[in-house]
Amino acid sequence: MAPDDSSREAIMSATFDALCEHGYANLTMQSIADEFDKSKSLIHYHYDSKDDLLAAFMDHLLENFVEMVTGCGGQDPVEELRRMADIVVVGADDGNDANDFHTALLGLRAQAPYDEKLRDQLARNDARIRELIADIVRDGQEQGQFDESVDPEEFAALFRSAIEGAQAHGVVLGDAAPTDEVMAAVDDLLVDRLLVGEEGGE
Amino acid sequence: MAPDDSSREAIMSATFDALCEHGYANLTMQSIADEFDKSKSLIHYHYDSKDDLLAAFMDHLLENFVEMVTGCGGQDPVEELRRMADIVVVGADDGNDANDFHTALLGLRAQAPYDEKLRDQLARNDARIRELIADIVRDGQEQGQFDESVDPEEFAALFRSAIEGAQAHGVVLGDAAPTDEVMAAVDDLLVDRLLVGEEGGE
DNA sequence: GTATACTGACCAGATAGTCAGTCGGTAATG
DNA sequence: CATTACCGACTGACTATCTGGTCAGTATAC
Repeated sequence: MAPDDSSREAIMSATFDALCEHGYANLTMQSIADEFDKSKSLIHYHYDSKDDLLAAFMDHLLENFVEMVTGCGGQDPVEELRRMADIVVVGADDGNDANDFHTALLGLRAQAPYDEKLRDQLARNDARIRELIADIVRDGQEQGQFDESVDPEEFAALFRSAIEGAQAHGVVLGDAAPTDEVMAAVDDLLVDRLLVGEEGGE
Repeated sequence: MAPDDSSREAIMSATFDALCEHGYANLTMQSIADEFDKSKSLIHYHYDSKDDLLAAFMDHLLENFVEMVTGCGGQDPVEELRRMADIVVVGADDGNDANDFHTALLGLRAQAPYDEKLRDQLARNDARIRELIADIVRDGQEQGQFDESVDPEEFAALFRSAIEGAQAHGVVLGDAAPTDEVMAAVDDLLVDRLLVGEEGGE
């Protein structure tokens, strides 16, 4: 909370922009500096090294991400699941930034196998989200809205794999991604049939 | 099929090893050369540029991948789906290389948003695999083994997102990944309940 | 004055790519 | 058979460029 926090925030934002534009593999200190109106030296003034900067950036990213997902305090379990899927796969109400955001996240994830700190952070985050999903399922079961024979943890693992896989798909394949089809399948097959127990016919 | 194909094959193998060891972001021509007993110059002799090499490597990778997945000519639709999920998520019978292979694939995928050629290739591959899944589902429906009200394309999109999401999870999170849980959920929820129509109780 | 935010010029190391030239084999020539 | 010419595979040394990082110095605020 020092008075120079505005610079640090600007650096985070510039890092985000540079990451979106060039990808993790081609991310340079210069490309980050080019994304804001200060110099490259200033980045080194605030952060000791590139690694240091990226660690800070990760904190920043994941903070935003968790906030985004947990921020939707819906009541109806079905709606909550749908909304979460929508946020993860299609992106929040941020508009077009969402895709860039997911792209940046994917670049970071791909780096995790070579970076233990990053891996731990992502693992913690993952566990948190699965718990969130499982809790929603349990809520729905207690309300008599969901099939009780579905294991909440199992469902959570599947649900999360599906929506994250779809997210990655959207980022990697762009327009060629079958996003609509996946979303329809999540709504129809995962939520309506498995949990609610409706028999959908044609 | 020129007589110098052994060198090109060796370069592909070295690229694979280097990619697994260093990740896409830290992949250099030297690190590739270090993985085999020839010189860095030879790589440039066979491939014009790093981009050229990586394009060729991609062809090579995806060829192997498709071969791996389509190679299992099972008959029973349920078994075919299970086997595909197993290959994609856990890895084939290659032993420990599978995880490295998936790691390399993820690194490549993360690069796709910045590389049109790569994106097209992955998109084609994706469409192929979804067709394969949908065909299996149709087979099962014709044999009266699967619920006919499930849309094959929709199911294929969901199934693929789920198993690819689980694969990415395994690579990114390592031991912390809930791989067993996802596999159980795929078997139980996606295949048994949705397609076969069994009501699994506790 | 002096502490903080900030900059441009600079440096050492790494990186992709080049180039002249070696080496082993093979085909043509006598 | 011996000699020559040639060719593709291959190499080590080199270069231009880029990258992370440093540092001396400027400007502004208190």
